[in-house]
Amino acid sequence: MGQTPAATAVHGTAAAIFTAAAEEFAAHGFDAAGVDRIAARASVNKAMIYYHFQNKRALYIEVLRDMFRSVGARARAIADGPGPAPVKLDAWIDAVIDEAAQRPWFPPMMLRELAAGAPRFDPDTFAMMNAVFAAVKDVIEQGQREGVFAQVDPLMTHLTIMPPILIFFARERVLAHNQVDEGLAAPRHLDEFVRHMQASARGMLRKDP
Amino acid sequence: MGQTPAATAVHGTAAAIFTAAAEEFAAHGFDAAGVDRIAARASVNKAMIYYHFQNKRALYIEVLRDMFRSVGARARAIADGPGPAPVKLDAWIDAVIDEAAQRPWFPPMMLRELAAGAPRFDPDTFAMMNAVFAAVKDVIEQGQREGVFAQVDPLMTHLTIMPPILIFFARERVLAHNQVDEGLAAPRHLDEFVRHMQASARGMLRKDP
DNA sequence: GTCTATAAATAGATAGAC
DNA sequence: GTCTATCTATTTATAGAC
Repeated sequence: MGQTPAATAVHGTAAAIFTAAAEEFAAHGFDAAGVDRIAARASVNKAMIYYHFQNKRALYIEVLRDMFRSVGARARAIADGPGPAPVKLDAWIDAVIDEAAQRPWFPPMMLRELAAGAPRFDPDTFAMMNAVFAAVKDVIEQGQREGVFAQVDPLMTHLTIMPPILIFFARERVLAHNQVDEGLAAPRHLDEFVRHMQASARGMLRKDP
Repeated sequence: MGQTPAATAVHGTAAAIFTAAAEEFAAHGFDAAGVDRIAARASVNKAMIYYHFQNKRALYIEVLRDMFRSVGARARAIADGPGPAPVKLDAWIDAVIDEAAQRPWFPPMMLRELAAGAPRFDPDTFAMMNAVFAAVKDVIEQGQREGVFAQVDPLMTHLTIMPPILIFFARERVLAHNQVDEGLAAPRHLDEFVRHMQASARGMLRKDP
């Protein structure tokens, strides 16, 4: 109960509910998500959801924590590992995009949650999210100590790097839902996007010419 | 009917509905927004909403278009006006942040809409949004022709500048809803944020050292 | 323009049989 | 663990009086 691990890799009823809920929450947001639809997506009876999870909200939080756990661990490992700060920053961006690509439901869910003011975040979940930023902060401050990064605000920088990543994945849904011939069109490969974000972050952190 | 102009400046029942709807949509998203709650916020009878607007969706679209109209006009004026590209880029960022600050409901609504894949955007609304990007593209390409900007992809660059602006305003809601002592804390003045985004954009567009 | 009343559908959650 | 049936509340939208 509430023990659902790394999502898709696990089998069983709870895992089926987890994945179905993730997709439903991503598609409709917490308030508009339907427990009936989650049950239908998972091909389980609705009562099973309340057997395996406390309620709709606990299920929702579990889906978000799965991402924070995974990204938090990789971010901490990168920050505490060896290497120059710019390389760590590249690795961090690569890791975040990689984890998000494995959880297509996460970017939409996170965007909606931020839009709502994160009213569903309990203190523990909040701490898991902040642990990710703490690792990035360590990397940026390392680079500043070593004199290779400009004296930017780590928080502002983090809040400038993360949103485009969330939007990038959400954009694929926009292109799927609409017939776009120009403007937002021109699909991109993931590798290309990783390099773009790495270059952008380096540009933001570069010392004045 | 559906004629609601620049929102807050106008008085009357339709304007009250417009503002109430904007706040309700921002707080709950389209699907979870309640027409009953919109009526209550506006202190009007629910039936009045269906008298002044076609339905919930038409009201929703009207709120979004109000922002696109305003930003689109300013972006086009900047792009077509005189001056070097870097100055135009600064002016554009200043304008977007200014317009968003005047419409606190817009960033949450836009984030939710993108998260959902923009399923409510009709072709005309889509065109209004693309007109904003078209102006930015003109500015970036001007800078590239004049040799002051790097050969970045205008679309990718646009999709890297806009999201942090949307998230910045949504973040104020996060801080309001939660007791945050560290991490996402440290509130910022709007001017400071404008300068941060201008510096970040210049960093992204700067030619290799 | 503004109201009451209501239709028709759907929501989250649970009780209790098996 | 899994099911059916159901309770209670709420949803968007409209009909029709004034």
